[in-house]
Amino acid sequence: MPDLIHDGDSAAAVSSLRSAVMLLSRRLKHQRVDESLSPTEMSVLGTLARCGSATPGELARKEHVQPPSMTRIVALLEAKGLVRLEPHPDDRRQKVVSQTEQAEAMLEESRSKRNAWLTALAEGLDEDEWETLRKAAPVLEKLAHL
Amino acid sequence: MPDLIHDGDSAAAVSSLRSAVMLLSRRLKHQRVDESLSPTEMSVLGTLARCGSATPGELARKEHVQPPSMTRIVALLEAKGLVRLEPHPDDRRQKVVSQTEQAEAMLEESRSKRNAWLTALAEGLDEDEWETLRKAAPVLEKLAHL
DNA sequence: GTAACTCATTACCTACCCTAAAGACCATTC
DNA sequence: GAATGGTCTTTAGGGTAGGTAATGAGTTAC
Repeated sequence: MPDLIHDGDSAAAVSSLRSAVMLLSRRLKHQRVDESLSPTEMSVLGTLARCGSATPGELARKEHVQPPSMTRIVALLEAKGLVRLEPHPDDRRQKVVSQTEQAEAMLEESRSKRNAWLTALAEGLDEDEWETLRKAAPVLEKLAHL
Repeated sequence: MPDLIHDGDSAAAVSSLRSAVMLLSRRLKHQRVDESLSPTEMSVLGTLARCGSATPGELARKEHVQPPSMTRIVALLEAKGLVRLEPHPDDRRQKVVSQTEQAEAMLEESRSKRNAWLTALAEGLDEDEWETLRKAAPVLEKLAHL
């Protein structure tokens, strides 16, 4: 494979990627779909929607967060009725977290709000640029989970 | 223009983009190129490198941060000798922030450290995926600044 | 010359994540 | 079959990065 990493293009790209991601994340924090839900909480709900259910430890690993943080997040989600906690069938140390019907409804609603935000930003990008982003989204996701 | 925004592909893409950006930003926070410099501080130095110099207010707008936050960031950078503060020539309320030679040297050094991080992650992506990211980086940056 | 506005700053507060350590529970080994 | 080591969750405490509200200095418009 060619030296993708040490050429100037890639160095510039990673630098640009880094600052863009940090800046976008700061803006996304304020652009919440639900006032009372932090970005990480949203992300956990998304993971649960994909995986069905998981233990707090699994969730912590998937979200690259420490276990104590996940404990707090799950507790908050439970208090809001978006998540259910059940004892693990095989191991009484663990718990099983799964989303409630209420969470599913909320995720659906959030999708339309996200689109509204996206529409506002869409005016600044042309079709080619959107195409690039659509292709990049899954790669970014993969990168984030590496 | 076709309805890029409301089709299912774009909805899925923005959802994926959102969670990837949030997750990556959490990881980047810990993956510092310099132990003593926060991502936002790095970003401000990058902006200064591009723009030459700016007032705190201008920097706050560019970084999408509130003025008081930028005051604190600039103060930290000044304490580290990476930034210089001078009175504004025309307006005595404002100040002019510019980077020192030390900052330039640090940015150069940070580039090689970033490459080390990149190398570690590179193993998980193939050449096509990197190509996609290289193309997407400037678009993401544009999006972030919209 | 004074009233309204702007820029930077100060003081305080909140949100989110971390580390360290404890508590409960397995699993292996003697 | 107790004990010891390991794993999962939780509790306690701390730190950092950001925000809002209010202040002070300086400018602009009337």
